Amino acid sequence: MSDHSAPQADTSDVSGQPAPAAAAAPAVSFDAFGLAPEIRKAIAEQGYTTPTPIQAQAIPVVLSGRDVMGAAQTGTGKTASFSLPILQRLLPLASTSTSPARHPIRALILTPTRELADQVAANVFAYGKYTALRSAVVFGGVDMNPQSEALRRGVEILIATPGRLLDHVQQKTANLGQVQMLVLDEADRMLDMGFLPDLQRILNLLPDSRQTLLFSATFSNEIKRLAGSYLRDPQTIETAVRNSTATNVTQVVYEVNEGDKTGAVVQLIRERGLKQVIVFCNSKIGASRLARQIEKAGIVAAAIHGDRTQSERMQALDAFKRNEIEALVATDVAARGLDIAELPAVINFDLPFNAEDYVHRIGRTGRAGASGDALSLCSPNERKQLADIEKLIKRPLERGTLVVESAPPREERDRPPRRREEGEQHGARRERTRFDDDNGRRRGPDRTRFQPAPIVHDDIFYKPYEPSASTTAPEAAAPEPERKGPKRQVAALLGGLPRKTSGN
DNA sequence: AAAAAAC
Repeated sequence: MSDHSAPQADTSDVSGQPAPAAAAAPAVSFDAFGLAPEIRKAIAEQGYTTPTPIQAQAIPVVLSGRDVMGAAQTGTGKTASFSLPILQRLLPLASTSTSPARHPIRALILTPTRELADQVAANVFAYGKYTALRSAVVFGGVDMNPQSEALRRGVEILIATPGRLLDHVQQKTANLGQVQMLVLDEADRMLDMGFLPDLQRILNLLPDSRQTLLFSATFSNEIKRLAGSYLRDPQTIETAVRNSTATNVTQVVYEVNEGDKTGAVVQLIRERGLKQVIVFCNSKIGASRLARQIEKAGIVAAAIHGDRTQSERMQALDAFKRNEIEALVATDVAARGLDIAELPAVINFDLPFNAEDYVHRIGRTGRAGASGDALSLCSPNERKQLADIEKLIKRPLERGTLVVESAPPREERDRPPRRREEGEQHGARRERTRFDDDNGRRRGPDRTRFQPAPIVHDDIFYKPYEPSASTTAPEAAAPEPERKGPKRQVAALLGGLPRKTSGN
């Protein structure tokens, strides 16, 4: 299916300063956990030898059967920290029998986004490949039938997003009555997204005698309340937060006018020769629009956000991982957890409203100890968000200056368009913008620092952006369900369960 | 203020 990357055995969550608690964690080998040979073989095959701090701390606790309250983000090796002990604990129950009754769901892993579910599943598959344990992943936006078929045959480990899981429960294709281990991955994100009612319904279907592992980037009051209700005497595990003090990620902010942002993104990508970059936008429409605009400027791009079909999302992500596109323009659907090997840079086209999302976004780069650049654009009306971010990470961001290469001299820039030579018209920065008047002159304040943005006519009403990549992905064969927001809301009004609750 | 997630 997808071309997944394994979690990185990185140590990059150790901050620039001496990390107080994590530094004390012994740098043991994976051999020290007493994992079964078939699991160790898979680990070795992935090339991992030394556990990360969260793995070193969490694996023994999970193996002991205790509940865990873990503070960690993906990229710290979190996925392996629960996947490996799950496999180990379930191994005695593995059966080569073909009877579905011999393969009840024993471990359930819930994630907030479909892509994250897919990625966690890829890791579980990889670590469990030499065991007789079966696993499957279910999430929305794709055909239910293959999922139902896998569930009917029986799986010990199920990775799921909450909505589709409940759907399977209603259809009686999933029975959660024998679940012994539950993982709530990115729990704070799930609460933010209004998943609390779904989580409660799922939790009520599980046996009381089970082990629960909750992973969250933050321990907010809501998270503590959730843990208080559903965890039993949890062991708290906190490793040094992979935060912005990590010295391997260079963070720069560029102050720009809103209308100059597109040109600035194009300029940053060209100037720094970025071959692979995620560009984060705050809105789905904005992401699609930006992808189209930078494509016009000659940058191979694709958009990924919740209004695109699942096959489009997968295709965009896979193409990006395969290095077939240079810029993945994303909403925060891609902010958490996604593991893209050696991603050199992220750009914040918009500053996130929630400062914590900034940390998640820039956490996509500089993974596995590699260096990375986090470049942010800040318009005058985003200064509050910038201040919030700097407050959260406890230091000011470096201010950068964008100097436009081959910036046209003023006389030339002011020349009417018809007098330009051919060829000069190519490239987005030579195009007329909504800030130019009919004589090709700019109006409004001086905006000499950046190239004018490409034309911003009302192209959001045009046909949705489609990547020119091949359509041979197997997922593309299946008809895609309509997933546009308004229709979903209408469906809810027409008797569907109201799924939206205030997350904050 | 916006994102995500079941048909």
